[in-house]
Amino acid sequence: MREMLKEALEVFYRVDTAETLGEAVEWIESFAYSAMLLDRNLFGKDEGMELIPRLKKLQPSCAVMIASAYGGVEERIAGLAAGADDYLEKPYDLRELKMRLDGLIRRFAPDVIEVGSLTLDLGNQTISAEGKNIVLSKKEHDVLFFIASRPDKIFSRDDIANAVYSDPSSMTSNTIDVVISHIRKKLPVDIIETVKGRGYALKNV
Amino acid sequence: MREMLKEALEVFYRVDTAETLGEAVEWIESFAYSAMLLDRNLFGKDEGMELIPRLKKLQPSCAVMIASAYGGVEERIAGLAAGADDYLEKPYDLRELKMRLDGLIRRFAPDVIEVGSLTLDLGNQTISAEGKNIVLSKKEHDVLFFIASRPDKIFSRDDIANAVYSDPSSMTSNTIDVVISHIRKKLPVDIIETVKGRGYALKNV
DNA sequence: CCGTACATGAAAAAATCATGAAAATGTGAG
DNA sequence: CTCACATTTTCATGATTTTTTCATGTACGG
Repeated sequence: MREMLKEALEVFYRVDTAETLGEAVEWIESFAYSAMLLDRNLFGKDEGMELIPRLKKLQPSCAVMIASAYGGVEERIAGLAAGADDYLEKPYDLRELKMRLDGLIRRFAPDVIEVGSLTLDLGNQTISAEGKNIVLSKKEHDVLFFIASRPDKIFSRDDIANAVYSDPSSMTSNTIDVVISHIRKKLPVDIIETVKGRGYALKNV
Repeated sequence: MREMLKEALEVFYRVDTAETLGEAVEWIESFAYSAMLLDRNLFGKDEGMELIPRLKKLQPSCAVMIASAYGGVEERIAGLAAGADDYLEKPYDLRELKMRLDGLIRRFAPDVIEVGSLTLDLGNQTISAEGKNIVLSKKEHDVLFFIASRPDKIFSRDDIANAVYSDPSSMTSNTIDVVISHIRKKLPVDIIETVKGRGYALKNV
């Protein structure tokens, strides 16, 4: 079941799954997530719930959705009391799950990223520093906001090309590098980190 | 109840909720809102009402809607007397709430935009500069006021076409560009900003 | 040090945009 | 209905900006 779900969701999200409570804890201590989907019937009924405050402490901007077969009011209340943000009754439709997840993620996504004096507003898709707006060209903009969409992740040049270019296969030169260089030249602080051999990532503060 | 409402409204608006009067005060001192929905039965019957003048002083263009279970005439009068702009009787339908909120927000939205000597009156849909009225043709007018409807947003040519043309798919040429050019020619100041690669936006001051 | 990966200036190529002018369409008076 | 005039759309052009390539210099890890 977990593997099926993972496979289905992986079309839209980057997904990690945990088989045990300990594994889950390891994940949330290692990566920044947008959302956690927690089956109330896993890990024992209430032990699993302990994950929620733990996650929320580490990652306040991560949303928590609980799925459970027993859809009584008490269940729902218990979930929300434990800190969940949404509640889904099994059996559920995959499309419904995706819609609800998207909604949750949208609501919880921190929509500004600040690095030094620089502010990226992911909602309005604008960049500013010390009150002044900064304008990038389209490609520069797309690349920067793609990298910023997952501040934790390291993106390979291929990742970036696939996201930003309609025909990534036709990219022969070091275009991405140059675009990065241009972005850096236009921003007052270097917000992009080069990870030699792996790609680029957003500098975490 | 509050959480449910928040969740429902969050599909359409950005929502903050307050559990206590103090929390509410904190919110309205920190952010600019379009509307406040106030349950008459919260915070004690009349203490809550004190919020209204306080809000109105800080944010005159913020609308206030009161919801209450006891729908007597006196209640309604008391609410309006306290400075509320609309009154909603519980139980209410969510769709009704949204419609009424939208109406309120529209009524209270500051409806003039001034850029330099130019004034756009969104309510009356008129344009003037230095006392003189400026008349645009229909398409020009539609395009300009569509862009002005969201002064912060960048509109792609597709956005504009979809909003202004009945059959946007049949648009093959650079019609939007030309209309923009015409608008610029008729206005004394260039109020429209070109965002290369992305579209057009209203110039912010 | 050495080799590879990265950064960047500069030139070339491509895309985007503004606008004049012409063609098509709509409008209203006589 | 017809003509004159205004509006809307298309198209061609040139100016400008963006994007890409390429060559070369620099930093980094081993």
